[in-house]
Amino acid sequence: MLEDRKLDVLRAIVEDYVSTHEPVGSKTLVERHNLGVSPATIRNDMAALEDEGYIAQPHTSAGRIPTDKGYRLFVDRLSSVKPLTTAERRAIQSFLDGAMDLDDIVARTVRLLAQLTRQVAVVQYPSLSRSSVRHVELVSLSTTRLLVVLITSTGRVEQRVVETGTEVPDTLLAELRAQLNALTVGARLPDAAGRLAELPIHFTDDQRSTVSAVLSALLESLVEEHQDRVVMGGTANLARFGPDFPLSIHPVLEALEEQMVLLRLLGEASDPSVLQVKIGHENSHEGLTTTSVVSVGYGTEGESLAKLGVLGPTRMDYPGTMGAVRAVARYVGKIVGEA
Amino acid sequence: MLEDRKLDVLRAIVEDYVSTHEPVGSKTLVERHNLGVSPATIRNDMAALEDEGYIAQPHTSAGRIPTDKGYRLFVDRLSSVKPLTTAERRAIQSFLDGAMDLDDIVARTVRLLAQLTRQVAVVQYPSLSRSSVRHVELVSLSTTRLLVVLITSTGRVEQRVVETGTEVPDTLLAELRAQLNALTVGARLPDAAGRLAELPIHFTDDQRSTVSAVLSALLESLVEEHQDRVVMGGTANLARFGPDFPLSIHPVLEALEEQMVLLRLLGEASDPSVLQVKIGHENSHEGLTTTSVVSVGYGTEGESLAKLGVLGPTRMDYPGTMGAVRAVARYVGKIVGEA
DNA sequence: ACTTGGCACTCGATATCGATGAGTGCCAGC
DNA sequence: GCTGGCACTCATCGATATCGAGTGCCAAGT
Repeated sequence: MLEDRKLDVLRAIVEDYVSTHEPVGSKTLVERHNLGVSPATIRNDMAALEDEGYIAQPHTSAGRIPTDKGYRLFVDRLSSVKPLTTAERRAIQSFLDGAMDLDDIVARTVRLLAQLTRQVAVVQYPSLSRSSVRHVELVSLSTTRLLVVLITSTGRVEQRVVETGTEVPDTLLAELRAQLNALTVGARLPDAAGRLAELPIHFTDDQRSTVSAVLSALLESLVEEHQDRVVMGGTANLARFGPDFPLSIHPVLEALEEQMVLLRLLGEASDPSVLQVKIGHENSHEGLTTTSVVSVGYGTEGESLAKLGVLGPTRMDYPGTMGAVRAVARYVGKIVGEA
Repeated sequence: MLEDRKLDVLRAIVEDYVSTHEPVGSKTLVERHNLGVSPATIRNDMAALEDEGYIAQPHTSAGRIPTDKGYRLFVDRLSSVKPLTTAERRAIQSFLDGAMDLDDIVARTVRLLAQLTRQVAVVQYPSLSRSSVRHVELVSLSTTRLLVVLITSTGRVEQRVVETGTEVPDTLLAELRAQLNALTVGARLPDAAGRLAELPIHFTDDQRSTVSAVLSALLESLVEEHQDRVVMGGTANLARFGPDFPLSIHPVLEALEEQMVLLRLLGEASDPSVLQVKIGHENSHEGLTTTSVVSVGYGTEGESLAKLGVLGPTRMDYPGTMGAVRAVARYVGKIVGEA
C-alpha cells in the first residue's frame, strides 16, 4: 500500500512537472491529483523518494523535480505508450503518402516527427548494408571520366566520379557494365563487395587501370558505412524548450550538428525493434545531459533498416512522444518496404 | 570636409558596434579611432546622423547604434570587401578538395561557410534548368516497376519510380533507353523536356501506356524546379549571436526551417554574379528583421547555377563576411564546373 | 504504524531605493 | 566651425526589506 502510493506520487510529480515546467510542491500535488491524503503525508513520501534518488529539489525551499532516475522509473514502470488519436494517424498517412523518392520520404518523416512531437526529429537513412544491389550503371562524363552509379533495393542511389587516365572505349564500358551487373545484382551490399574480387582477371592488361579504378569506386559505394546519413529537423523547437532551458541551447545545437553524435544518439541498441529511451546522463555526450532521446528502428518485416527518433528536454511527455515515434516508425517502415 | 568626417564617424560607429556589441558613445569613439577632433564635435555629427536616420539610440542617454539605413550606407559606400588571408584560402581549398559527389560538395560548402563566417550558412543546389542532360537510365525494379534515372551535367541524379501496369520486355526497355538518350543527351533540361514530345509516335499502341508513364516521370524530373533544394548549416552559431539577440532565436530558427523562406532569402537578385546584401527589414520575412543576408551566385564561366550565402545578425562584420562568401562561391563554382 | 495539523524556518523571487556614471544636448567662448 | 563646460537623463548595480511557497519535524489523533 505504501509503496504503491509512493509510486503514485512519483508519477504525479513527473506529470505535473512535465506540464507546468515548475517544481511541484506537496500542496499543489494533492490539489491537482486526487490522492486521498494530506500534504503532510505526501511530504513524507517525497522525502523518501528524495532519499532514494528519484526526485530532487533545486533549492532548499522549493518543490521537487524528477531526477533522471525518476524519469527512468516513470518510463519503465509508471507509464504506458500513449496511442495516437485517429486524427493523428490520418495526419501521418496523408503526410507520408505523396512521397516520391527516398530523399523525399526521409525529409517528410523528419518534418512529420518534429511537428507531431514538437521536438527535434532525427531520421537515419536506411542502412545500405542490409539492402541489396539493384543495378550498377556506368556513364562516361568525358573522355577520361566515368560516373559510377549504384542503385540499391531501398531506392538509394550512390554515385562516384572516376578519373580513368586513359580513354575508355564504349565496348569496354558495356562489357564492364554487363559483368558488374551479372556479378552483383541481387546480392547484399557487403556480399557484392566480396564478389567484386572475382572480376578483374577477365580483362587485358591495358584495361586493368580503368577497371580497377571503377572497381575501387564501386567498392567504396558498397562498403561506405559512414554514408549512414542522418537528417535532422525541428531545431526551432529547441527554442521552445524554454528560456529556462538549462545552459541555453548552444551546446545542444553544436552536438546536433555533428553527424557522429547524431548517429550515436540513435544508439546501437540491442533490439532495434523496441522503443529505446535514453534519459539525460544516459546520453554519453555531454551537452546533451539535459535531454532525452526516444528512438526506434524502422524497416520491413521485422528487419530493421535504420533508426529514427526525437530529442527533447528530459522533462518531455514520454508517453505521447513514445507513441508518436512508434507510430511514425511503423508507417515509414511500411512505405520503405513498398518502394 | 564636414560631410567626409560625418561618414568617417558613421564608419567608426559601425565598426565599433560590430566588434563590441555595445552602443558606442562620443568619448570612446574619439579614443579608439584617431579622429582629430573633440568628443563635442563628434556629438554634433552624431546628432546630424541621427536626424538623417543612420543611427539611433536605444535609450536616452546611451550611445548610438547603427540603423538598417546606416548599415546600408556602410556597405554601399564606406567599406570594401575584405580579401581572405592566404591561410583562409588554403583552408577553403583543402576543405573542398576531397569532395566526391554533388551532395558532398554542397555539404562541405555549407560547413565551410558556417565555419569561416561563424554564422548560418545556406547553399542552394545547382539549378537543374541551367544544366544539361548527361544520361538517362532505365532500370527495371520488378516486373511492373521501372526506375527512371536522370543524370545531369552538374552531377545531380534524379530518380523516379514508375508503375507500368503491364510487364515491360527488356527489348523495349533498351530501345526506349537508346531513343531517350539520343534525343536528350547534351540538351539543356528545359529543351530536353520539349524534345520528349517528338518521341511516342515511334511505338506501337500497346507500348504506349508504358512509354507515356516513363515519359511523364522523366518530364517531372526535367522540369521539377522546386527541387531547387537548399541546405543549411551552422545553426549553432545562432546561439552565439548573443543572449542579447533580440527576441531570442525562435522566430529565426522557425523561418530557417521553411524551404521557401530560405530560397527567397537567397533572393531573386537582378545580377546573381554580384554580391547581394540584404539588411534587416530589407528581408521581407518578419522574424528576420534583425538579421542580414549576404549572398551571391556561383557557377561556371559567368553562368550562375545557384546561390549561396550566410545569414547573421545585422550587426555582422560585413567586409569579412562578404569576402568569405565571395571567395567560397568562386571556389565552389570552379569545382562544380569541373565535375 | 500511519496519518495529520501545526509551526518555525529557509531561501529564492520581487520590489524599493539610492548611488553611480556614461552619455547626451546645449551654450558660450575661442 | 570647433571646443570645453555644465546640467540633465536614465540604465545599471548593489543593498535592503518583504513576501510566500515549500519544507522538515513534532506531537497528537486514529
